[in-house]
Amino acid sequence: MLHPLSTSQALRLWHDVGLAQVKDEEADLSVRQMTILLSIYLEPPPHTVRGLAAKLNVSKPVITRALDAMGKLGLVTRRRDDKDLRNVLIQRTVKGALYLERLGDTVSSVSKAI
Amino acid sequence: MLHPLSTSQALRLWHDVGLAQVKDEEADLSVRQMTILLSIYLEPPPHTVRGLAAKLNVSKPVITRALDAMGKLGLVTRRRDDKDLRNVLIQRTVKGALYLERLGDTVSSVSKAI
DNA sequence: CCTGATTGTTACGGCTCCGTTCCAGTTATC
DNA sequence: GATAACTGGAACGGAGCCGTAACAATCAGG
Repeated sequence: MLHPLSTSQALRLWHDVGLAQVKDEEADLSVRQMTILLSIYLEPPPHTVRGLAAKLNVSKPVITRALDAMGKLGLVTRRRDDKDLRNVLIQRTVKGALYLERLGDTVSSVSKAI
Repeated sequence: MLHPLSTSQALRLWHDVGLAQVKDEEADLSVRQMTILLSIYLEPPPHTVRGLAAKLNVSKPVITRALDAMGKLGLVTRRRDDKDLRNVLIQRTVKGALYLERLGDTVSSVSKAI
């Protein structure tokens, strides 16, 4: 159970985390990409392009291109579905898990200073 | 005083807020732009290009371009400093305040569902 | 004054992401 | 089998942001 944040606490948190990311030059992902990555890692598989596009209310090419970019960074992998060769199953990677764990740690750490 | 977030709570929070932003097709500011905007509104004036660049550890043109973009959206205004005409003072706007208040409400609201 | 430092801005080439449209491959239905 | 429906991806032109290198305007110190 999370203690609810006030509006001003939320803004302070957003500012401090953003500042940490910008200064550390680690924020390579856009908000869209980050949300896609978090969906893949926080929600139960399987994840498909179609499903992610519907969930985020964006077009399929947006998902495809985001997967291209994050795949190039090693944060995500694609594999065809053996059951239905039209589908592409998006899979997690160790690097992606570490990336998000580091993000979570940053947020958690910043929250302790507010 | 803010109750510290765990790593997994932080990731869930980030995901849900990102999802709300992407779905609502809100004005899409980059992480850099958002951090600049938050700095202007959360920290005491005066704000200058030079000062923001130093604080965020980015080059001055990054600040100038971000101010151009956000100024076009009405989130921020610039005015020359009468004391030193080299300086440009960045000022808040009603629209910018409302924009951030809405962001804070989104984060706060999402936090109550975790 | 005049030279040098400081401020913010512009210009350039390059890269990424976007929205739309169209396409190849696979499956379902008859 | 033939046709329609579905999947993910490619192609196109357009827009935004980036880093670097310049620039005009302004101030400070001799």
